[in-house]
Amino acid sequence: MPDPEDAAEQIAGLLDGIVRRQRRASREGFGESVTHGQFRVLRTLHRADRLLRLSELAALLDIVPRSATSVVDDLETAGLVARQPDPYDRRATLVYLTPDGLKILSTLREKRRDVMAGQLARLTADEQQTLAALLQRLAEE
Amino acid sequence: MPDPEDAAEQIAGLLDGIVRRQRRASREGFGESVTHGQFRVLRTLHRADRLLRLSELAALLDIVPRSATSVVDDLETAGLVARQPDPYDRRATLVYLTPDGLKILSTLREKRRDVMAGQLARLTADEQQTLAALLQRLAEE
DNA sequence: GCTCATAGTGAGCTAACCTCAATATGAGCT
DNA sequence: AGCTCATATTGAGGTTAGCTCACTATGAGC
Repeated sequence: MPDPEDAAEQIAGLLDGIVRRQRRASREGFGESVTHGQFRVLRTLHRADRLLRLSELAALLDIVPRSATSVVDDLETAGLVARQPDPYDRRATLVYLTPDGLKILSTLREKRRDVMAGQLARLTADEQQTLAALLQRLAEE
Repeated sequence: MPDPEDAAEQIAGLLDGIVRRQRRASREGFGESVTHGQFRVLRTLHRADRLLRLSELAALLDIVPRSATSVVDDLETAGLVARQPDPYDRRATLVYLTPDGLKILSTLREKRRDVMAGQLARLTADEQQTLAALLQRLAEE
């Protein structure tokens, strides 16, 4: 192997590969129901636990507002989220989880856990903690 | 925040977010030159340090052969890789890095390092080691 | 009332995958 | 040699998850 990669490159490659596999696995696990992007919206709405403006949602998802519009469109068609006008600002729309959306979210969470279980089982609970803490720091702004 | 996520879900979310940001940053850093997918090909060819069949390349990249064909097409047009028939099997094509490809690869590696440097600087060298080791185990088949 | 900023969306693009079917070639058997 | 089956690559076409640019409606400051 020609000149060895440094730590940065190695870590970047590992992260990339792991996420790639997780994505594929959850795509298979989720099946027809919901895409990864849609799942992210459901999860974010649930975590926020309140009505979110489209632009807020986009910010939390770390995508541009226009992209959020599209995902929400699809979820709304599927009946998993709903829109309602913001009473304080008629330019804005608020988005929230419907009961159906909430229900689906929890089944998806289980599937996602299953997907990760295989990989994650290779680490002890302690190691998982360590990993989570390190990743947390990487993820900070 | 409603019912807390478990470790699996938390780790999955963190990984996803980190990779998302890295992707965007490298896209900006790479600019017009080369996409992330193309970079993966260059890196893989370099690591292999020998001519690879398209199907071998695809396996290393963890994508289907058809997808590898397309990335190689683009790289070949850009003059960064080249194809040549496999002398032992006329069905197969071998792919290799051109000198131009090699040159670009090393500048891209630097950019990628810069991209990661900001995030990774938050961890000590020891922590980076630990992280790399844990990820390595997650990434194993 | 004018001007400027902000919220959402229509139109249209790209990257990075995928599947399915076709073509060419190799390999094993009779 | 001829047949059948497998393997290597690629054409055609689709999906997901983004993106930009420009437009409309509304709010906010002077």
